[in-house]
Amino acid sequence: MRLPAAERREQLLVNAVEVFARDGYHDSSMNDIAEAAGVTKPVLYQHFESKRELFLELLREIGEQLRDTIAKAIAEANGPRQQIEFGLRAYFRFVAENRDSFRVLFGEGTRRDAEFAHEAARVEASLAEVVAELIQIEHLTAPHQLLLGNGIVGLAEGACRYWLANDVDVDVETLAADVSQLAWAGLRGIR
Amino acid sequence: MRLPAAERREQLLVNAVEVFARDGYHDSSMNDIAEAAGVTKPVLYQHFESKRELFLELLREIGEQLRDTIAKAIAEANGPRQQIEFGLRAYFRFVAENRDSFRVLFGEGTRRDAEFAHEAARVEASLAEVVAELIQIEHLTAPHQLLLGNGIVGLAEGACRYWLANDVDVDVETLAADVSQLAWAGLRGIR
DNA sequence: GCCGAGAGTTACCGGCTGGTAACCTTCGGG
DNA sequence: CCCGAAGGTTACCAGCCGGTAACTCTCGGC
Repeated sequence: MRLPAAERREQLLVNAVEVFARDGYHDSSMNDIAEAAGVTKPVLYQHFESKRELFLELLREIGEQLRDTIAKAIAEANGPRQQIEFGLRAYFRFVAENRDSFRVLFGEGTRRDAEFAHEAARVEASLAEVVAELIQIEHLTAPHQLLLGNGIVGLAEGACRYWLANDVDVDVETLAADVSQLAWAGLRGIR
Repeated sequence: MRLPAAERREQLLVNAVEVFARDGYHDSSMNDIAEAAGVTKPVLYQHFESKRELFLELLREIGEQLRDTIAKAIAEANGPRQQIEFGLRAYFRFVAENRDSFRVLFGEGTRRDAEFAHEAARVEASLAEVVAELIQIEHLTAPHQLLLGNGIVGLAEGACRYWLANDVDVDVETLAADVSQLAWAGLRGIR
């Protein structure tokens, strides 16, 4: 089955996420990924310079998708309380619908490599900034705001990691509601 | 430097934990581990049948250490509330003092392999059983007790994972106190 | 209907890894 | 003093993986 370059590239990326999520970076061979897409290895190398570059491209793409999804959700909310709720709900929905993407971007394997870890940290930092802007509390310094923002992002990420790893039987909306209430209550306690 | 077999074996295990924790299962070569111990590869194979067997032995040993540590702590407590507190404190202390061990036993890499994951699950299940026995609530079925036990174990594990991954600046005793209060408050809410 | 560009393949390479065989070295006991 | 057992090493193998060169196949435009 022949495909035009753009489509093949997209298909290769989709298959790569799946394979990387299943086997991890090191246990996934370029052969595996090519085979999963029904082609051979050199085709993969026509679209991506190296295994590293393919993985980095994946990280960048997933990070962008996640940021955009959350940004859109926040834009539709009124006031900080609802912005946090909508943002977290969008986050959990994204993870539920793109489990493989989450595992690739925030999996432990990604943290083990300095360059990969940096890419994941960039995404977290940008999310934390958005959250921090929602935290308007008197007598709160900017660094402290950012710290709290990172805490909320970490809370959501940690919950998702445990959620996916253990196949906890909880629906997305409930999880999102609980965590966002927890986050809001926690932030109110800061005052 | 020559060593008697028993000592060499112990030293190899210690070095193996360190290397596996740093690089993960697949990025750690038997050569790396042997070299870290100041010997060559065949020496490693005199003590362990294969790389898999070495890793499994590590998982079993760490699991046993963790269980024993917690069991001792619980034995010194009076009443369920204190048992939970002592147990969790022992858990967090163990993790703080054996970061590498924790990363090997409960790291994501371990979950990716069926046999490794099974070993980690065995440890979790046995901890969950101990916790479940502390939960004596009226009209609570045995399976529900176990579910709650697993929840507490998961809570502690998740907290540790986030704690280590992000180098959160919190001392062990505080973390243990917070989590054990959270756990106890959560369980009281179940009534 | 041909022809060139782009999609895809076969076949290979060097390097590393798990694992092994054969050899060397140290040291305590008779 | 020697000798055998136990600790340790050198040197190797097969297999896989990332990566590449050179070839073949298909199809749209003239």
